[in-house]
Amino acid sequence: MRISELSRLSGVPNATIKYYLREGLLPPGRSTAATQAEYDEAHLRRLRLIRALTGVRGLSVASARSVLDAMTEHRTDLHQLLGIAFGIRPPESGTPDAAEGRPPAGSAPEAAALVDAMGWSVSEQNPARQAVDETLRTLRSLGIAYDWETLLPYAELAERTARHDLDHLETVTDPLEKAERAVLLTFLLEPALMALRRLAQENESTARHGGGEHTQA
Amino acid sequence: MRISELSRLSGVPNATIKYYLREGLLPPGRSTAATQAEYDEAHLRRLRLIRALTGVRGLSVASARSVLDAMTEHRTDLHQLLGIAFGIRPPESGTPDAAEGRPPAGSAPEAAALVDAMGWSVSEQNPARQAVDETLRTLRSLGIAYDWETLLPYAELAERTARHDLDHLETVTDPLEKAERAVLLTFLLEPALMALRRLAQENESTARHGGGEHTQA
DNA sequence: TATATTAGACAGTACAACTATCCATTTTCC
DNA sequence: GGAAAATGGATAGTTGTACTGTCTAATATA
Repeated sequence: MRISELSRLSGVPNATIKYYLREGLLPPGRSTAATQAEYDEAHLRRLRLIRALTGVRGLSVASARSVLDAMTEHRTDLHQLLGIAFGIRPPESGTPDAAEGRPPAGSAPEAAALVDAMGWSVSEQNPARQAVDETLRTLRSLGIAYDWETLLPYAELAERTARHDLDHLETVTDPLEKAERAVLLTFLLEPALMALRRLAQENESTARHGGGEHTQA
Repeated sequence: MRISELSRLSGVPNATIKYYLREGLLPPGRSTAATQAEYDEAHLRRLRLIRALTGVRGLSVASARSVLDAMTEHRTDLHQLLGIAFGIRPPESGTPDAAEGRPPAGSAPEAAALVDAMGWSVSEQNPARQAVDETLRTLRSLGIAYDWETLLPYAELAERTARHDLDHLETVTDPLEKAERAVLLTFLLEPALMALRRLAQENESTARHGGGEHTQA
């Protein structure tokens, strides 16, 4: 198919597809002439993936590219793929450190303690460690006494969540598809999980403090 | 204190503080003269809050303002506050619908089924409902057969997470502080919870597929 | 009183994510 | 076979967000 059909099928404007091609998010089509290239199902799928990551999940185009790149390159090593994919976080920090001299593994003593307490086997390089420490630091700077022990019950729940995640992955055999699902479930499920938490919070709030007589905004 | 001291204590540039004042994220100081205003501890705290929400959590300045506004206005009604605060989601959709004619409550049949199955009491207006449905729709458009029943185990875990959240809130009595904590715990904990999930995923992945012989990126 | 600060207004910058225009080709349809 | 439409690739322009810098009149400070 040509670019217009790709655009029609995906709902993504022609110009935007070209932009993704330029940015390397979408691999170029097979050139058949100077002004002609062929795209296939894989391109369409990739395009949908891009829109899911940038739209629903809110990843930046640059982040989406890293994830997608890792996904296609390391489709053999799911474990490594997840390691790479997990490095993606919103705009915030993470990158500026690299320019300072502290390589990839910053110190995250609290996450380390937590990982240890849970008996988890997790790479020192996993950036999620820093995310945990940064959150704790921020909460404390705002006067909320949270430390890694406070997070233990949450870690327990995270462990069960991860088990469900991996359970689902086991139903897939094709390594190519498995890699893709790993990424999709990890990233795309995040907004849903947070949404579930909010729904549960409202329910719990209603249950504890009488929920009958309040105007809802 | 004057603006420079506020800047020094918070680490936020002078010009940026003025920007937040302009945007209404930070309430104006008490004017003592045409070119002089006094700021206090509350301003400093608010400023730290702003940076936490926009930095760690990655909220846009506009979203942070809604959250902060809701927090200060509805400090009496925690329940309502959470309802408002929960409406915040990354750039994506949510707002465009309003201009189309579909008011606040879009249809989210799957979330409704899930809420029902869990026996939860949740407002029809809670935007988290849409988030759930949107995620499910996206996953299915990518060929992953997920529906609300698949999310049930996650909902169960979300319920326990919410219980921990509310447990922590009960330790606070001052309604003003309670409102602030509700917001902080809901929003600022999100990155940490997702980070915990990723750590747990890596651990689970290592446990299932031998985790000895892989190079970590 | 000279020098530094300040509030407030406004213009300018940097970056991300598109969007539009051009042009030299192919295609396609008649 | 030839005119109209579409295409790939390059480049320029737009929009929105989050600042950052400059200016001015008015204090504050030494």
